[in-house]
Amino acid sequence: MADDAHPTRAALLSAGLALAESGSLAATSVDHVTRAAGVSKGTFYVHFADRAAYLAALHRAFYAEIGVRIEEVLRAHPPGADRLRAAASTYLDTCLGARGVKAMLLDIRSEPAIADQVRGNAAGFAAATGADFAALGAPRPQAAARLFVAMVQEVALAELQSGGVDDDLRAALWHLADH
Amino acid sequence: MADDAHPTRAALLSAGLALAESGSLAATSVDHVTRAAGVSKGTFYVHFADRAAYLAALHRAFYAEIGVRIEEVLRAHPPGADRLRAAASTYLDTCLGARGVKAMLLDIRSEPAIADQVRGNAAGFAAATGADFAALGAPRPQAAARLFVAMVQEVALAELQSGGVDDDLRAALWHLADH
DNA sequence: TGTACATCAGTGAACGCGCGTTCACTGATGTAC
DNA sequence: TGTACATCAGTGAACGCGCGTTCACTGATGTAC
Repeated sequence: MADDAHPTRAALLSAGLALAESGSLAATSVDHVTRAAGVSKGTFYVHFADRAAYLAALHRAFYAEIGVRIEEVLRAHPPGADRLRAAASTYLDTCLGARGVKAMLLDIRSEPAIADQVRGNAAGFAAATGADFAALGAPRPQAAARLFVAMVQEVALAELQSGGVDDDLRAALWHLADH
Repeated sequence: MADDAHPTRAALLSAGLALAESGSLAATSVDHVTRAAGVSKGTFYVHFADRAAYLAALHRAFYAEIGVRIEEVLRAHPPGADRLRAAASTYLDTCLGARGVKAMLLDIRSEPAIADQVRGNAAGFAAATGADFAALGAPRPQAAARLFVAMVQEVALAELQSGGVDDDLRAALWHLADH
């Protein structure tokens, strides 16, 4: 990341995640973000072409950390039930400590400007876990993986609301996925 | 419904669903809706206290038909795999013929004003199908039902995009749900 | 039957507001000679 | 070492726009006497 080279850019993204954390994506207006970051409005457009580009960068920043961790898990295990569970747990645990989860999982999906990026991200997760469902002998591994990703995101949202690990939901998730 | 008693109110809701169909919820501004319904802006506030109340009514109108059909299915079968499948199929088939599916499934979830209503609706579906997972012997029927609803909504969105029944996804859905 | 009044859906101009975006400008830092 | 110029992040006032909402008003319909 070029955060060290562009601390102001990093500050704008960080302020956006903080604002999204307490409120919806609508709270991350250019006004609010720049005020929270302590810079003038014009500075925003020094670092981002427009608001859509900023939201895209926010989304990328959110998944950068999560993506790296999951790739580590994927490399560390052979495809199968254990890897599926480890990857999903990593995702959920990271979400519990992340800022702006609800905005990234829910609100940003209805932003037309970056809908493709969001869809592509989810499709990437599904592609990665397709191998696990294939190893489990699922007849349609790719379709199962897509539904699995939807379930994991639902658990992430539920845990965001309750504020902690939801053992019931996670157990139901493993039970549904793991025939 | 009081549509016959208040044709203008019905026209406003119908225009809103039509606008949501081609575009997002943002397209259902008071301006756009009233223009599409062929009434003046002031008329909007004769029938709805504010935009939030209108969105709530839109959401209720969308699920009114679907709810009745699903209740019929639930009454017609005993809890179990068959009923689960029949109810979900009814939901998905109705979505395929409905207007504004994406807005009702996706966009409206990030409207703070009616978040409770949306959550309550999904919780209602989950409660109804909890009995089916119990009959199937799932150890945590309520949690499984919640995840199942999330999967069904994911299939509805996928079918909206492709424009027709997605046999792969539906088959994967039955396979995941039906141990 | 005719007159007076009440009701109420509908009108449309006007409002204040916050939004995303622009732009002429500042000032610090780096480079050339 | 000193001077001139280029670069570029940052500034903040100003813009036009579309939004949700208000309100004094219209006109048709129903009711009372």
